[in-house]
Amino acid sequence: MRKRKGAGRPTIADVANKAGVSTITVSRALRDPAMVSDHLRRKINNAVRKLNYVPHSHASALASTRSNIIGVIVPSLTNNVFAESLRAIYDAFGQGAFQVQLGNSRYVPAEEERLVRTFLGQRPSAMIVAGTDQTDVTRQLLENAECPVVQIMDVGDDPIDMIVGFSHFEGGKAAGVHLVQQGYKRIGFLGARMDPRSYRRLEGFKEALQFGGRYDPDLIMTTTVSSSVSLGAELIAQFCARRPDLDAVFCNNDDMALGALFGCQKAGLSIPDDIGIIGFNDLEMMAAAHPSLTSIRTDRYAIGRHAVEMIQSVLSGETPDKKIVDLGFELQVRQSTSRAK
Amino acid sequence: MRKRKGAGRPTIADVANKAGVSTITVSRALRDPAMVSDHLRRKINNAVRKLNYVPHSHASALASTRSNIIGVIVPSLTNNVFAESLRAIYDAFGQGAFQVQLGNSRYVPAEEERLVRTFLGQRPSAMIVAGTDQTDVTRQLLENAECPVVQIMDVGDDPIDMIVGFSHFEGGKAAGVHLVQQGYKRIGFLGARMDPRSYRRLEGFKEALQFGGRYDPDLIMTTTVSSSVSLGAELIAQFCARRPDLDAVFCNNDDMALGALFGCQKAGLSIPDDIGIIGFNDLEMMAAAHPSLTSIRTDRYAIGRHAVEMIQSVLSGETPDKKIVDLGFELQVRQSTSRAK
DNA sequence: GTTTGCGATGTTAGCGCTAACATAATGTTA
DNA sequence: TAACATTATGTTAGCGCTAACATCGCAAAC
Repeated sequence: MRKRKGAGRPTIADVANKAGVSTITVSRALRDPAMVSDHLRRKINNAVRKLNYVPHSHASALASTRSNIIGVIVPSLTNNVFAESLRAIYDAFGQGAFQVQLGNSRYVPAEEERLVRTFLGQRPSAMIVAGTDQTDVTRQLLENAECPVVQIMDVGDDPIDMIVGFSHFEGGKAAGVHLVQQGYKRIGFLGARMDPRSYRRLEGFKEALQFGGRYDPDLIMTTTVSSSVSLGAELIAQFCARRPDLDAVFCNNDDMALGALFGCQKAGLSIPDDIGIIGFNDLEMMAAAHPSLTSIRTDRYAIGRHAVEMIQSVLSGETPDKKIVDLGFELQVRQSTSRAK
Repeated sequence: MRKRKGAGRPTIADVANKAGVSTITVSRALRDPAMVSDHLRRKINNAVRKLNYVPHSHASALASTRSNIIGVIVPSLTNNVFAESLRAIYDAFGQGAFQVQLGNSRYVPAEEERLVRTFLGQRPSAMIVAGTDQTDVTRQLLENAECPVVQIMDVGDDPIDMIVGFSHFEGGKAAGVHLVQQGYKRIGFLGARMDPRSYRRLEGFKEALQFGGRYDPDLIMTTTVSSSVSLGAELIAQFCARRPDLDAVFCNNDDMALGALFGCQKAGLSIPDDIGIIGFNDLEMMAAAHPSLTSIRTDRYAIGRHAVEMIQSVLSGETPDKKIVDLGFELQVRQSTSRAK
């Protein structure tokens, strides 16, 4: 007679035994207390407490052929932009029956593919992935996933399933248009960690400058290094050294913009008169800076919340109104680009 | 004859069938390819690819009575301090066989308790929780968890199991000592989101000031509102208005310190001569700021990495050298407290 | 008093995988 | 050549839970 050991922890059968009922009654009492009479429910709850019983979610997932897991994959944990969307997702799902499972792809598509594979192994109730730049295999895996999939932080005509975000191209364009309108002449781009979204911002920016007759390819400075405030300060110094005539710069994110501000201050340049600065995302600090920093405001929290709403509507059997949601952006003009013309 | 539907996805049996082997051989080929001959392994891999088979991790967890889940609970997703430790944890566990499951307690102990309960339902391989301020019930749950538990971001004599971090009391004290030594006379404390760790910093700070004969309870300004750069700017303005004689301030974190810098600049105060500023954690931006900001440097990434190492050593059957690891901190003196005395 | 309906509870058979043992196929040694 | 390792693969019985059907008790309806 061979026997397997199990984990030694109390099982639903132990609870049923102690309460003098069948296992299914315990199962029901825990999942939907209304299905069980007061009398038994009380006995069961007592037994649960006495045995310190914790339901085994894997067994439950297996038996019910559905897990309560929501898989979320973002490219960075330290980038505040994703943290805000994540917070929205955790706020919305954290309370209820769902478990959020988070993956960090570190901006590496192959890593993302691996994570998608792992996550699908848990037969998640839904998946949320950042961006639209998945590998073909990742896309195919998600298309076959048999669960709602939401891409966030971007928009596009051809989502895997659903998508909510904004147009990085248009955001970059708005930044360019603004700098041209402010009368800046030699307008540069400063971009670190040039991920696909940053490239789209750059494309929109280029278009705006070309239209305004201010495009100069020599004023595009990019690197694949992670963005940071220090890097922004460093690069703007190099940039100004190489092109002392530079009079405005669009940074691909706010960390770089804040760094550019500090770098210019160190060099004795006055913002916005010597150099105008505009960032992207409008993190909270931008308004507080001195001088305050112009940025393209995006609502990352709303994106996360929206993604959750779309998922919940699909999971509850409804058809979502729209599969493609563009939440847009808003130019926040502040001191750093408000010079006397 | 009743039948359950299953999820419709290919199972290990489908793969076995297609490859003409038994299920256990497939199981072995996928878990430890070396256990299976080249010949069969190739056939199995082909079948896996053709069927798009993804192993069902719940079934695996149930059958093997162990899951590959590492539960991690932090109080905030947007606070960069935790993000750094998380990144270390994901870097270390993300590659291998483990899955990180993240929870956000939002600084609410009851929420943390709920999360611990949920996580233990997955029979995790290990748990990592932030801080030492769990409820009694949470503590007890974790003590009975039958898996390694690491508390991070703090130290203490009485860990649930293991702990790695640094002393917030000593950190606060070092900040206080530094300001006294620099010759500042009316030294204040500016604290937002006063969580237990911030209180310990404040206590250390108080002790330093008392010892230096500079303690004035009227110069302690705290709020439970979330910390942010804007809030730092706002509060320092109020603080200076109420106590124009304030000549130095210890902020309970770097966001507040950066905000204080901006607030002072707006008010036309010169840093460090009119007011000295010191932050806590030494986020990357502190060195880049203009003037650069003094802070207490803590190595959050190392804390996360260390926690993972402790767990891995326990999981591989070793006994870790130490159950309590103090990684310390380091005072980073910069321009914001370096005045001509 | 029998029938019908309905809510509460029970019985049974899996969900998809792997531990534990069993066996077949091959090499190794005296 | 027999006895014995050693390795590769298979068989069987669960892991702990819940879907699907079965039954029971009781009240309302006929």
